Amino acid sequence: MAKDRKIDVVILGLLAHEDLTGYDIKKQIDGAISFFWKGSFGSIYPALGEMEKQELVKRKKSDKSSGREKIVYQITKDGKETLKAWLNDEKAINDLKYETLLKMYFGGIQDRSVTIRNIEIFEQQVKENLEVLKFYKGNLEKVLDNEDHVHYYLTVLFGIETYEAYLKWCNKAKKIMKEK
Amino acid sequence: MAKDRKIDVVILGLLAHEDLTGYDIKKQIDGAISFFWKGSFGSIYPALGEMEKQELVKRKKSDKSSGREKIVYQITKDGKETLKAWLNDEKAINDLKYETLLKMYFGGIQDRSVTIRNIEIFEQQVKENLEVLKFYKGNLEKVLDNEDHVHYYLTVLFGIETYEAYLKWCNKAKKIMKEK
DNA sequence: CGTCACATGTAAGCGGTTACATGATTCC
DNA sequence: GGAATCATGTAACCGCTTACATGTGACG
Repeated sequence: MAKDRKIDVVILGLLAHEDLTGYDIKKQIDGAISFFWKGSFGSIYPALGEMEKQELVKRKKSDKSSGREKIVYQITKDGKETLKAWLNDEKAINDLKYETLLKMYFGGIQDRSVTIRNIEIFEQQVKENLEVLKFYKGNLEKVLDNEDHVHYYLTVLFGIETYEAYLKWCNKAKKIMKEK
Repeated sequence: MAKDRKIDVVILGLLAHEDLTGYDIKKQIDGAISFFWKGSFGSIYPALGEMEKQELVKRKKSDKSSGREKIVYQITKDGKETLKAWLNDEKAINDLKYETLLKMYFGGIQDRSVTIRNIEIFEQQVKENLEVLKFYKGNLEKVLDNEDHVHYYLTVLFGIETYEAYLKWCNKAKKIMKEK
């Protein structure tokens, strides 16, 4: 597994829960995971190919029930060990790149109305995302008997907690910009 | 300016406040900005070179008071306009990549103690960062008469608000992991 | 006198996205 | 029959980091 390529571990993590095709993996990443990680076909398929060679994943004998080609992947014992080793590794890179904050930081050369506008755009996005997360939360609460779901739940709670903090900040920031 | 290269706008933003060398720019980025954006010498120097060609920045006549080579850059009128156009552009990509959340999401295959450990590591980092941000906050509050500083202040408030939310989440998450 | 901070720059490589190419299947 | 979705894969390109190369100035 490539040293700093995390898509491998995302795929491994998803396959640890259930067998999936590359296409399925992409859909999963575009769901709840997309709030803290992203991935495209252009990275998923090559990664699957490489991990197959390394025997971290393997193809399930394709069920020919439907005629269309469809490669279902399964995690191997080695794959599970790789995943566990990563989970046990204390190093975790948490990286935030917020263009909105850049626009706050450098907003001083413009009229304050521009910054207020940028806060409002951000606020709108956050509100929409918060709705989605609350929907996920409601769904997960029905199935918390499953250990994996409890873990998914943690990330959803994280999202809600931070997005609510964002909203609080939006109000504070707008207030400051409207002062004086 | 390259379409999706944001380092240009970071440099422009910093130069709008004061004239700086490439080295100075790097130091600034490693300060308060590092909480929401990063940049290395390997991207700063080439960007400065290209932007000089495009006349978004220019070299200040080097003061030869000290013998060592030192290129101080200044923003041009075109540079300021580019910066303003970007501030007025409603599109803003806000991207979060948290390996810690990935470890939460996929933590189900391991003992809960592993997830708790990962939460604690995260919590420790957040606490340290929060200290730094509070220090920045204290410093900025003394100089809020400057419009740029008010804008810097907004980003520091954002950091504090979200990091405090992270800490709240850490407690919740640890509690859930210790249940049952 | 050695080490650290200052200072500028280049080259290789990496992880990733975007766009393209291709084709089957499902559903209205 | 046409559109949307399912499904896999490749190639070009991009922004960026890491590591390297080089040298000066300040300080204990």
